[in-house]
Amino acid sequence: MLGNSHPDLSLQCGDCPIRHRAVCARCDEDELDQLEEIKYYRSFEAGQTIVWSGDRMDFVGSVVTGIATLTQTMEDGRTQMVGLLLPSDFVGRPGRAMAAYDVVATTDLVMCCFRKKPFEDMMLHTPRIAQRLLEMTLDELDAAREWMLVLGRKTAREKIASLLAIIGRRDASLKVSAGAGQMVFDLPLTREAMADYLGLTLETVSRQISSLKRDGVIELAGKRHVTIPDFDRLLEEAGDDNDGGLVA
Amino acid sequence: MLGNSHPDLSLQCGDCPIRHRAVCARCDEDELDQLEEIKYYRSFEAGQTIVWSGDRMDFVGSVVTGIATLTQTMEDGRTQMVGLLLPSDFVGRPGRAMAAYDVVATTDLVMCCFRKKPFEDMMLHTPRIAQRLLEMTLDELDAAREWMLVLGRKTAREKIASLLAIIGRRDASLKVSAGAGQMVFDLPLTREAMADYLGLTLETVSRQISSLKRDGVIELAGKRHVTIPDFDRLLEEAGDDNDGGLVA
DNA sequence: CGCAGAATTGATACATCTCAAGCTGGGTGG
DNA sequence: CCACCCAGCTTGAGATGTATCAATTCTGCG
Repeated sequence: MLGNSHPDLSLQCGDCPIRHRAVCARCDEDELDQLEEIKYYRSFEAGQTIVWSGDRMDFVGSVVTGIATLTQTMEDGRTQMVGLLLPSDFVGRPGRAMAAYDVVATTDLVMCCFRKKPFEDMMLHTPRIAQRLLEMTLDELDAAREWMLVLGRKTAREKIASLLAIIGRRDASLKVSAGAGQMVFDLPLTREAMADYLGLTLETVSRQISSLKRDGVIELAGKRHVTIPDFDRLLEEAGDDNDGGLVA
Repeated sequence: MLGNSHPDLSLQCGDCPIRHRAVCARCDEDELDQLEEIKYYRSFEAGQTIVWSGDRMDFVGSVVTGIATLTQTMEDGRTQMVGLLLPSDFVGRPGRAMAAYDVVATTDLVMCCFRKKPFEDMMLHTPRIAQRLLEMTLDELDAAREWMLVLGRKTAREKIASLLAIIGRRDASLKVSAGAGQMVFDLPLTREAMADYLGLTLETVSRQISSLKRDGVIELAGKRHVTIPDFDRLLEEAGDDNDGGLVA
């Protein structure tokens, strides 16, 4: 089963679907050529662990297609998801030898990896990469802080609504047609993964989803296919006043 | 009351107490001279708001002395602290016009401010500043993610222990003598501020502190002066296995 | 001295967890 | 093709941790 279907693994940067959003977004042709030298693609199946916390990491890279999670685990097994990695998101930390979190593919996934040492060297000579990475890291920090509010102060129902809003918004931003109509998407997470993201149990997640469905805030086809008839209504349920701020 | 006692507000960078830890840590003499051009000091009293969320920000800067908090507030008044700013920590985001959070001084505080536009310009020509800022931002991201685990998965008692461990460790790292003996420090936060950091109510904070005191995990002199007789014991109570990892 | 903000403590309410029992849908082997 | 199976999910009933509401008690300060 290892040879699952996947995109062409010898993709040229110029044709890359995340060319304009990833860490390489600002690079010129010359810099892209340099990156081509040190890059390679790796594909993972849904459920596979990409990196184990504490392991030595000899690469950094970007998610090209698919979705992964960043999770932290306590000795007694309690786990907290600390990040959701979508296409163009960056994995790994320049200057650090060991991985701080588990990275797990929740769908089939393709990563564009750079050998760590050459990438670090290149960062020193290529301000555009360092600048872009700073910008992305600042965005992630904002997202983490927004999530702290969700974890610390929101009710279970608000947490679910917040998660659906985030997934829906991100999903919409990846699609071409940002139609003003209904928002429709597939949940990329199991109930258990949602619980790990929200600091809840999977039973509470299930109950609150049922409740939102009963109240007409969401519609479900199967367990995963979600329709949001009224996005503003969902935002109200999430406890958000405005339409979500500027940060993706 | 505005003219409270404060350090010399015409400090030279070379004599700055955070010279080796702040965003300017890697700058050479020449770069420091440039920074001197665009920098100015501002002092605040305990309780003063330094920045209001949503306000236009025309500066970025570093905390020189004192402690500030970064908080987010929902319409209905629920608040969540999303960061604790200690000396050398950076405030503001290059490239963003509006403040995303409230910044409040919890003690008397001095900030070294840089006018935003000149600072942004300088970042483009001064890789050492951009590199240092990236490094600091990555550290903050790690801290935020560690805090997500605290907020999402720890019990009230573990949350208090985690907070005391963090404050104790940071405090120790600022002192010269990292004596192996007892850890002693003053809490820089009210019970309410601790509650806002931990996603609890102030009553629960108070109860858990009393409980930790009863059980001999901590000793209290007054409401704020804390002694930790056995730091490993505190870490056990926090649910942390190792001695806290490498990140400050 | 006595006030005001901060903190503690108590009694009760309630949201979420825990434990447990079924349900559902898609895949597999007989 | 059907029956079974299993992971993922839903639902229920009761336990529990934390919030809420309400008094007191500290502590520093004018």
